Amino acid sequence: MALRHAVLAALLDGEYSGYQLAKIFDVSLSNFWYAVPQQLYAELTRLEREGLISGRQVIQRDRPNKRLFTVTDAGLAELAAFTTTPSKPTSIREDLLVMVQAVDRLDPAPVIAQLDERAGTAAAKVELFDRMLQRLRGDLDEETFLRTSDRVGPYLTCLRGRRFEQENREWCEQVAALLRTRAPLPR
Amino acid sequence: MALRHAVLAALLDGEYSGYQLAKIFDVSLSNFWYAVPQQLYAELTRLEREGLISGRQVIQRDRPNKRLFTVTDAGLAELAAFTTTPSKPTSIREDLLVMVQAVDRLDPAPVIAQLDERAGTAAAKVELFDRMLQRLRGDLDEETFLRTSDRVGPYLTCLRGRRFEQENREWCEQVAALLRTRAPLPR
DNA sequence: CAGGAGTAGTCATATCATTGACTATGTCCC
DNA sequence: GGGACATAGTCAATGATATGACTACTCCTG
Repeated sequence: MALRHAVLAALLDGEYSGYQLAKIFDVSLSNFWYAVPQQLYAELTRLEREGLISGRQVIQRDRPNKRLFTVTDAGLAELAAFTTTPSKPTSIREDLLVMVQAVDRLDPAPVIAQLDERAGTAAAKVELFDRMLQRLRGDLDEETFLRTSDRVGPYLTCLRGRRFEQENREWCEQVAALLRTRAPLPR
Repeated sequence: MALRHAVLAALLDGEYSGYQLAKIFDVSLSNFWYAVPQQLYAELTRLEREGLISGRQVIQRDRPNKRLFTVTDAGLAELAAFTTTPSKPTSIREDLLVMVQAVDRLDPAPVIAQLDERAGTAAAKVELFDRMLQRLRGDLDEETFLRTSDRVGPYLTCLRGRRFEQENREWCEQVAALLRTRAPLPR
């Protein structure tokens, strides 16, 4: 039930088409909520039918027409109601952790390889987040930005994503190093 | 497709019934893979049908009979194959982050309340993980344990869970503090 | 002795998410 | 001129997850 609220939250930053939203959910928002385009188009249809967003057709000459959506007052109210319903904590859901859980009884080599790879992608994501954070705060330093800006939500969630990936990277590196020193031979 | 591997990984530590597994998935393993009992019983049935685990009936006098499951060689091979298939990275999926993303346009008070609460539950989880880690390593200090034990998988995944909750807590506290200093009035 | 909590497991249903394929058109580059 | 890539969106099918209810027995506590 929270994809809809993620869509509403994303639309707070301006008018977007389903296609644009799909890209947002693929990069910045995927940080804490990922969705494939099909999900988004379906959700947009539902949201519009329920009057939480309103779309307007934009005719384009040299590319397909599109529909841009904005949040209605009812949509804002829905978001406000959402913030008052208790959110239950989630936890990590990672194949990689399942592998590490079982690693003592398996050949560690492929697990180490995956840890190395994941450490790399996590590092890349940290850099991506750093660039996004820099773009969001402009010339200001972080503290000033957070104190003075009137749009800090995206920055704060991005900070959380950065921390998560940083932790991910450090853990992967630590575990890979450990597994290398232990049991160089599979059993 | 990874619940099955999580079940197999959990069964590496000994014989368990569906009911016992449900408790494991509710506390320790929920760390990186949560599942409700219904899912587990269904998965156990499938796994046994496919020969990846084998169950044996245990007749009990003063409580319901149960079936204890162990991983077969085929199950171990399945886990080994699993470690060689590339795992795709996941990200956080939190209602709370959706709320923070939208907080600039909403009354921050309920969001702050939820952040406070989450900081509390995260802190409690950190303590829980600390106790679990201590139990796992016994008298040894962490470094010695990791160097010498032959069952470090659960310890390593638990470490990841601890880090995650610690980050969670710090982020919640930071954001709550920030939102309190800004805009004490809703708009 | 009633009520709650613990053990052990099952059924049905609804919603959510993932996968894969598919239609159009336009631009850019080799 | 062919192929890749970007824009914009849709359909169908399956797989995974969540929700709620239900049986049946025992132990413990007030």
